Amino acid sequence: MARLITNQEIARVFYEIADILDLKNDNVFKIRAYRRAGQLIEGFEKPLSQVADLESLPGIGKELSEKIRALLRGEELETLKNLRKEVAPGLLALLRIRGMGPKRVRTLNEKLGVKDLNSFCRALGEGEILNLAGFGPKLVDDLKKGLSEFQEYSKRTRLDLAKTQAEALVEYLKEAKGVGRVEVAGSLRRRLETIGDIDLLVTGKDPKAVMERLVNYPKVREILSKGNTKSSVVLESGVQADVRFFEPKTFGAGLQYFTGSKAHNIAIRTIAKQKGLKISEYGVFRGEKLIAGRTEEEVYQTLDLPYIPPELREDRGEIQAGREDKLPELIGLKDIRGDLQVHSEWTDGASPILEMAEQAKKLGYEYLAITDHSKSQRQTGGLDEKELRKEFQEIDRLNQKLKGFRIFKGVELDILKDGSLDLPERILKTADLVLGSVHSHFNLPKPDQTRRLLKALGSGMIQIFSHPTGRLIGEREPIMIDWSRLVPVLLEKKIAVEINASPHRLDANGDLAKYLKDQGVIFSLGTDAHTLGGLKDMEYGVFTARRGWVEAEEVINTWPLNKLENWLRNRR
DNA sequence: GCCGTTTTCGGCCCGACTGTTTTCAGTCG
Repeated sequence: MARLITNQEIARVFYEIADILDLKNDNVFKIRAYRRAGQLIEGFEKPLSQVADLESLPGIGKELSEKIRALLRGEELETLKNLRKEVAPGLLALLRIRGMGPKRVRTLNEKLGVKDLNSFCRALGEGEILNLAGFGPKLVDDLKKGLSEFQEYSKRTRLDLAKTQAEALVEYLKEAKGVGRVEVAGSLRRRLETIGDIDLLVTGKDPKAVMERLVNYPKVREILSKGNTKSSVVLESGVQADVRFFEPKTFGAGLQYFTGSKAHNIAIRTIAKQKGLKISEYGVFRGEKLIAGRTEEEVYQTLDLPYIPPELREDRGEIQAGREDKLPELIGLKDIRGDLQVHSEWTDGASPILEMAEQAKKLGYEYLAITDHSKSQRQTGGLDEKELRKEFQEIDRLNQKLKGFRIFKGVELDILKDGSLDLPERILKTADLVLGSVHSHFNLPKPDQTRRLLKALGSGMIQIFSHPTGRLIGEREPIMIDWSRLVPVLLEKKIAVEINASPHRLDANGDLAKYLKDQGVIFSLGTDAHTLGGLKDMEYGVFTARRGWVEAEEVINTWPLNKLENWLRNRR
């Protein structure tokens, strides 16, 4: 059977059509219609194959709905096929280069025969380009930079790296003369797992002082633009930071607008329009009159909506939920009472168990699970039955000494290729908790991978299914699982799914967590810490859980010690 | 290509910034 096309892929088709039309200098509104539809589809909460009346979607009319139906049937679009014949395929990549838009691409194509990255690179090196109207030495210089940037940094930045840099810059900007608030916006504020660039919003008395301070930031590698209300710089790390200044009375509107997501804002503006209001980054307007904008709460209020936490602003049902007063009460870092995935020097961790426990205590936790690897993880020094028994004895001894704190005897048990377990049941039954993990054979076909997991999770030995997809952000794709078949087992065996808080993993991610939550699955948050510092990664797990609409009660390590102990015991 | 209580044609978001200009075009978000 042909695989069903995803929303993501449909959106990509529309974006490509829009790009080509752009290069052809076609009607800008037609181009915008394709892009708008792409955005809507990308952020749509369910697969379009399940939408009966496509034309009821805003921005989808007769033409686009027909095209979507064709794509869903697995057909190739005639429109796109024909358009592709009209432009050199290499030209589309040039649009991704900073400083290059459709007009410049077209000019270089027509006048200098540029048709791809290589010929673009050559053209930049030749003097002829300077004879073209609108192309001066400074622009050519900028385009060269844009090109090398494109080649060097087409990757997005991991959340933790971006957050650290953004926070340092926020602190620095707060020292500017007359500055008021400095806030992070954009995908970083929504806690997306990777971010494109850092967006900061500033308010205060003196925009010039803020922008002046920004360009003097020691970690600025390059200044892309500098104005009174907006400046952009590239930091040493290669991440771009955009800083915008807003008057206090429109700061909330600016923050709302630049936090996004695009899909969320489109939905918000649609509601505003229905109410006869106009909403932009400069406020909510009735006619010419500014009626809200100082705070985000104010902006949402004019639309009869409660404040929507940034992590939910993806147009995945949060607006509807807000209207019905059904927004979740999202989990927070303060709800966490312990860490349920931690490694020690017994395997590949850097510190003794006691030090990890003391650090956890300092973080205000009541308990901690030591979950070292099982034996087939040889490169980590995974423990066999005998060694694990010794580790458990050590933990028993430590628990007798520690007051008001509990260390759980855990193990991160390998799920082998055929779904069997890496250690015998007799030792697993002496553990307080068992995490089940896939660390090998990531590329099994979906049916095999699903069968493997059904067997392992069906064994009744596993209480937490840890880093369930095995993905590493930017490095390894998730394993393929038929979740609809796994969910019944998770529910029947009362297995919690881990939201792994390591910023390299964030697994389950927000989307998967939301899906599982809706099916009634519960969660566990673990940092997978291998060092004392690693225990601090819990916040990333909380961010991810929030993106999954998860509430504190649905996470087992927000529970008090005795409740968690009961849950762990009653499952044996 | 979409849309409509100003409705089937004629609108559709636009402000900020830069570079190349001498009043503006192109890009970006």
